[in-house]
Amino acid sequence: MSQSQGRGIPDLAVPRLSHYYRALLESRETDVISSEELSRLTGYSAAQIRRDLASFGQFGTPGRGYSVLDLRTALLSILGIDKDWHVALVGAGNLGQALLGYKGFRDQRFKVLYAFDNDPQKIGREFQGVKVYPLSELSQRIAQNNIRMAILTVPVAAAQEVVNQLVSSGVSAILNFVPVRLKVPEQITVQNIDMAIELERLSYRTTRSPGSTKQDTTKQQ
Amino acid sequence: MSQSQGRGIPDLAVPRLSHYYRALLESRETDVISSEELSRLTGYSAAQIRRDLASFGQFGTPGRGYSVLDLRTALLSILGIDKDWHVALVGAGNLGQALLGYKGFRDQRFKVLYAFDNDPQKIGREFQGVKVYPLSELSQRIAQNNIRMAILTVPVAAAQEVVNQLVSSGVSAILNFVPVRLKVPEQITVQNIDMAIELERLSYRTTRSPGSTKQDTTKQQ
DNA sequence: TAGATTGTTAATCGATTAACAATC
DNA sequence: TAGATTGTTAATCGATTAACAATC
Repeated sequence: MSQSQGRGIPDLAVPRLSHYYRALLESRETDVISSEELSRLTGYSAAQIRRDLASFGQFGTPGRGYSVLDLRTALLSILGIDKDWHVALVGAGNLGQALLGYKGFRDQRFKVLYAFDNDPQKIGREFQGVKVYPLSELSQRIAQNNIRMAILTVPVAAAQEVVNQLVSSGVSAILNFVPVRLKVPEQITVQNIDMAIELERLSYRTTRSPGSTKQDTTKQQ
Repeated sequence: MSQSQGRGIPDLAVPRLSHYYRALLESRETDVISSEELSRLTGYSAAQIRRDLASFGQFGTPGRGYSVLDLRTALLSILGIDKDWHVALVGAGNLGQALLGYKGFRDQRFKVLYAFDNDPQKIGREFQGVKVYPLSELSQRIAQNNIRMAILTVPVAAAQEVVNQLVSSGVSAILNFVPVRLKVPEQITVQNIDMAIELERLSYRTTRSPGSTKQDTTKQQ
């Protein structure tokens, strides 16, 4: 149930790195940027930015700041998004179909190669250029195409069984939209997105606290 | 940039409460349940469960445990989901349409009354029983129907302008799927769901740490 | 009464912030 | 050299865990 990673790099820092990277995409690559400027762009404190970056290496120059280009490159590599990820999507329902077209994925190096579903109405069809295959072909296609990541948008009842298959086919990272606690071996990583729970969080904050709530800092901040 | 709520109730506890509530939905309402049992069902430690609950009041009986029915009722009310929320969805693209049919919302007391979009192709159509109206009608319809919550699935470029309108029409809670930092007055609460960033988080964990990652604890635990 | 389990206090752990010496 | 800004150390803050007295 630990959340951090071992060498003093909090798991909480990772989405911040993503935000730093995004901010750098809007800066000119020939520029040098200070932690103070990055702070203005992202909303995180300059101290936190320096600390986050320093925990991965030495990317700045005292007295000058950080080279935009160098820092971009470093963050790409730290985040592991400097190369393509092959992704499978399982569950081509409404949400699954919508995600197949999601620009936030497509703009990046996450390549959804296949969708899987058991509905005969969907098998063989293409959504946003991604073809739907039957679940029976899942293991084989995943293994053959070096797919290490999966997006899970199946019904609750099917989730665990699908995950078992994904894992035994070699998938090691799962973005799970199903509101259920998946059981996976230790070396497999799951990131849950539970939209109902996010709404409840809003409900809570709006119900209590007639004044004071801020934007959440955990994810996008 | 604070994350907590004032009286020692961490914002981080809120999604845990949601999980406790869900677990209780699967227990018989006539039963009494111990923190130990809830721990087994949810994966959170018994100590944390007792502490979380105790910070809201006294719901248990020493020596016995918690009445499932009473705790359910208490959590419903703490989370503010014991009454209907009127919700508007803005941006009826792929993702927006998918969310209109999302069971996780529908099962609960979040009622999406209207969708809004500027695309003439969509205006007047119905998705999952929810009708699409032009953005020009947003303020009026929100104000007239006591809508306090909104789901935002518009393109990046439109997001801030739409949010301004939402806020001035009386919306105080926004579930934001747009990968952008929204500027809102202090008393408005925004919860961001940034799917690309969640994928990057997986990428990070899979890239480094050849061994040790667990399921994330922040949201679904 | 004995056993169980809460609510709470104290101890630990971890993350963020502040301050500053090192360095360009 | 003087000014700027990093990387790092120490101080603070906050959240979780452990332990246990109170109580059913």
